[in-house]
Amino acid sequence: MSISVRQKIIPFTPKESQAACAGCCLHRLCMPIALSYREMERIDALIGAPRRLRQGQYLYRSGDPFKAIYVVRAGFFKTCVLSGNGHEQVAGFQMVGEFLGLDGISSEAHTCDAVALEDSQVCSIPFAELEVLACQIPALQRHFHKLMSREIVRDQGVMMLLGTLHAEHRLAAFLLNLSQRFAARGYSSTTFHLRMTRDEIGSYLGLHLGTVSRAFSQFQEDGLVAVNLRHIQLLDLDRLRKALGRPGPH
Amino acid sequence: MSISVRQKIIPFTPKESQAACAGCCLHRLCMPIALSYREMERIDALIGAPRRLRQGQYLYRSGDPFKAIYVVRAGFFKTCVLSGNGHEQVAGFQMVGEFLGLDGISSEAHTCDAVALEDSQVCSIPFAELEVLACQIPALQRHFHKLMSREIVRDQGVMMLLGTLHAEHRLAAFLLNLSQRFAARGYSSTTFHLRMTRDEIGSYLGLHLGTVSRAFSQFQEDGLVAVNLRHIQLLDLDRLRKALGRPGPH
DNA sequence: CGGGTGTTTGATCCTTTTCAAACGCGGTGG
DNA sequence: CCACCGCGTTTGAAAAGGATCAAACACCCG
Repeated sequence: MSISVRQKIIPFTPKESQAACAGCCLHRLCMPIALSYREMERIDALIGAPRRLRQGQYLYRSGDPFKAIYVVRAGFFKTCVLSGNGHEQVAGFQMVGEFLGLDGISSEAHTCDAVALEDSQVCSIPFAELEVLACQIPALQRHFHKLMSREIVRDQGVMMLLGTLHAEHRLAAFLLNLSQRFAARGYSSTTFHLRMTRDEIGSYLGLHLGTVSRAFSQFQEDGLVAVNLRHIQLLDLDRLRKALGRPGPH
Repeated sequence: MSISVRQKIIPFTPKESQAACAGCCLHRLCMPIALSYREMERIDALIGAPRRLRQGQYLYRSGDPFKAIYVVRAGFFKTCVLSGNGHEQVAGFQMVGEFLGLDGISSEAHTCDAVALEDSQVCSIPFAELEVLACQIPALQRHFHKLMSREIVRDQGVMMLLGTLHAEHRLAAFLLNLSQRFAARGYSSTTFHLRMTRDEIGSYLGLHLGTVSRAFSQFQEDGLVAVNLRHIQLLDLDRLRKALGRPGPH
């Protein structure tokens, strides 16, 4: 069956010709639900040609009117919220198959910036039309709700991390999370390339970039990881996981 | 018109007889959308009698199967996530008109605990039926999506707070947030009673309870607030707001 | 080869945690 | 009504963890 082929875990390198979901090998990431071919066609009809962004380009900015949600088709993104006092914090990193823009639904304007950290592509899903279609395809509606809920759960995890963990534990959690997400996309879970700067990691983890760098050095000294700038090799996943089960402040 | 009466801002003390949404003065908080009487009746049909919880009682626990979402009808709740290492953190406080349980949609099991901090009542909304109804009442669907999105935005705000602010700024942000939410419910924005302990505030803000207590004392010394245990009076909202515009780490 | 950017590392300072003790409010039982 | 007890709160002194500032370094790109 073609479905089992689609679900085989292989790295994704979508071809140009596969703009439509029906033929896009990514749909097990962004739309992992059983749909009839007719239903899939209707979803395809929503989604135009993928939009390309160069590294550093903004997909949207805080305050932009909200029209669509996006799926990362290729590349890597960060989202940043800006606080009242001008400070900005990285709210998350999005990789292939993950969604962007869900924050904009509530006020019909985006509440954060989305920036490509490498040359990327996104599929746009016009939201008004998605809502209409969701009414007609229950599985799609259900999937969309789970998606939003997953985002809420993810944020709870980050709050937990920021509220209770020490610097090294935060970094360990971050690395393990990346590892797992890379693995789910068919990439190595132990060797990967960071797309973000130390500063961006620090911002995401609520740490100064110097602290992030020191934590990396410490891990390296302990034989947990091999670090060379943005090249990361996790040498001992188990011990890294155990590093999380430790105290924390409070 | 009865609508304008409903929308007048007055403290809420729902009567027993007002279990149904159509007659419940809370619906401008939980369901602030224009619906025909017929539509409202269909929503009413979803929602049974409110469930009562005594102080300290759990509405649901992490791991419980997800069946329904809830609206606080009276009282005050906290939600807590437990980390892998057994530590727990308060993820949020919910007051009248606010929703609980949205985290459970993604995995069909709750991912946090919800505890009543005082004697409370909630309306249960069976989720499967809500999804069906949402397909048939576009305004309801739209409202529900905004609700989930608002939760995501709220969480982003907390992440920002935890990642970038100093102890006193976190507490100021917390107090101003409570102030605003009380005001929206017709209560005083400057004088209120905290339903949670210092420990719970600290857990929510990523601080030790001692730090919270010290920050309160400092605010009091500066004439920003008058604190007597859980009785809080905000003496200078403007200066408190300005306290937020300050540095922060990083 | 040179400049810009991102990273590492050191020394110091500051914030917050930790541990501990005292306090005060609210409840219970004498 | 008062004494007592438990829990939550306040406060102090010491310690730890990170931030800050600054300098040196390494990589990438033109």
